[in-house]
Amino acid sequence: MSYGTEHLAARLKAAREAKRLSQRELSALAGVPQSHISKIENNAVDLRVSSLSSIAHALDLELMLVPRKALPAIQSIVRSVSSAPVINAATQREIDRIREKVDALASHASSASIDNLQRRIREITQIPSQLDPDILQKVRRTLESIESSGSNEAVNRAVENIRSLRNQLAHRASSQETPRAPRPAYRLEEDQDG
Amino acid sequence: MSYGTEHLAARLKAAREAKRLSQRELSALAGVPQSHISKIENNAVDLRVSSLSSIAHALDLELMLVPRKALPAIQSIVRSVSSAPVINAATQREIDRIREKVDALASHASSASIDNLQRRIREITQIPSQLDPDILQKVRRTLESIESSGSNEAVNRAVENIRSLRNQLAHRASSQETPRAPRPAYRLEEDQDG
DNA sequence: CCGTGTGATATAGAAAAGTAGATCAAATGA
DNA sequence: TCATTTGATCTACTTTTCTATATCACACGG
Repeated sequence: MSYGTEHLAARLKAAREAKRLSQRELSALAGVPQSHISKIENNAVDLRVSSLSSIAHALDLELMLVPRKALPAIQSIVRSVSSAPVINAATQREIDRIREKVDALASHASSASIDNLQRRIREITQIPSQLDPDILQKVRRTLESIESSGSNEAVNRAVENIRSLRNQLAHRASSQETPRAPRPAYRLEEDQDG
Repeated sequence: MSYGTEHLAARLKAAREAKRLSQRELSALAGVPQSHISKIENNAVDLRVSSLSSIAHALDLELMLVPRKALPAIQSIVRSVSSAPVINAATQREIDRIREKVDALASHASSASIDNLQRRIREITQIPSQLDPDILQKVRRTLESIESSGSNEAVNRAVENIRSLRNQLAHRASSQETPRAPRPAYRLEEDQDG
């Protein structure tokens, strides 16, 4: 099932997650069955332009045909426009350090647990709430303990760590705002996919 | 047959014409039947993303999902990148004046002949050859004679006029270059579509 | 006027998308 | 522990693309 359009599927999924919508919610917005959205995100269908378009619109995205040679410039613009929300410098720096650690860990020895960890980290950086640098520092320390011990146990502990943090943040965010108010687009994560 | 994707169809057609490819030639490049390309350009199908993608690639275009709020900036980039080829200032000015005339004519009284005229004008500005300002001036004079007389006869004479000019240019161009050498992308015309 | 190239159209059939709807295991929160 | 929500995955059915191929009217140049 390769249609040469894998990046589109990934892009849609990333955009949906950045908006913190479930597939069913997006389904309602776009008028497309949840089962179909699942297939689309997993690149299991060669979808029609109308489907792509309606889903994209529900995610505040626009389908465009751009000249090859304009690609770099455009990608740069997209990056700058859909970057992470206001966040203070210390927090951003802490996030960057964590990402480095995780990437290092991943390149050293890839495993399902580490993939999981990477996903969690990405999720966290997409949460609109202001992140507490102290908490992030704690996360980093956990990561560093993994580096020294190298045990899979430690990785799983870190994942658990981050997951509960994420849940806290998500909860805090949803209780502060209108249940499903459209939020601005946050980091779309395609710049650290590979 | 409205799929909310009319602009894509128009874009593909414009891109193909800017490259001076026939539907059959594009068909060969993209691996899609000419009959299908015709339907696509006429917005008679809700095509699949893989089809759109392969045709786009054959035309040096890339399919992208861009954030709504990045649209203006991106469109500006696209315009600047896919602008008309080197052409001297006098010629460009003459072309602009002709376009104005035709637009005025079109808004005054629309007819099939005038639509035809508009298309011809657009075609001419896409031809890679250097246009002779003198010839263009002659075209404008013809247009002005239409303005005063208002006869449909005159319009048709102008169309004939321009058509032969176009054929001359096309012929000159194709005899100068490798039969179907890939040419740089010229003006994509979507900025004066409506 | 005649041959060629153009885009639009038709036919028939194979392949796939798309629909509504149910179910499932896993994660989560209470 | 229990109910809910998540995404993935089925079924059965309809609709449509897409392909290959041929034909059409028309514009064009020789």
